[in-house]
Amino acid sequence: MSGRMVEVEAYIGETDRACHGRHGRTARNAAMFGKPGVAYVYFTYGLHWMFNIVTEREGFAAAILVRALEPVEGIDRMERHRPGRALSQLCSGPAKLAQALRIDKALNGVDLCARGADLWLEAGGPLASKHIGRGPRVGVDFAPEAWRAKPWRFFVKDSPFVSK
DNA sequence: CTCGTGATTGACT
DNA sequence: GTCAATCACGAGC
Repeated sequence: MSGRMVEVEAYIGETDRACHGRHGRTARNAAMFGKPGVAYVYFTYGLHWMFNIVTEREGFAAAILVRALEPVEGIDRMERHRPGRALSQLCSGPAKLAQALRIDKALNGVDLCARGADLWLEAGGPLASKHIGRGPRVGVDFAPEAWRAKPWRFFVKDSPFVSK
């Protein structure tokens, strides 16, 4: 299965009060403090898995949350994992895409740049900046205003596959 | 709008 | 060690 990333959010360092790294290194967020190019997958709200890509140097807690994909390959399998959903709703949210691609804790810590991994990244095509939208991150109302307001959500304008 | 759902966590003893 | 609150969401009304 594969998809084109059409929506992401940045979580940047221990000073970012919306970032899981804000309380320092813990067992859950350890992958965030590790090498870049690695998956950070965590469980939340009692039922949802979230897929992040670790960025920045080792020891600096930063990652990109992948919030939506445009389904490309293996759409029939994704539909089996999320029965009864329209194509545009298959991967239009962080927990939806994890369910569609069967991403869970087994993929936490995998090297997304390695050949032969169970999950990996490939280069996409070019995207002109005029097609890129940005705005505040979603679901971070718990963070202080200064951090809630950071325009660190990026998405493909006019894509029907983004989360909203 | 409301509610499910349970691992993780910081605040305690 | 214990404990209750919290939470980078989604589905259904």
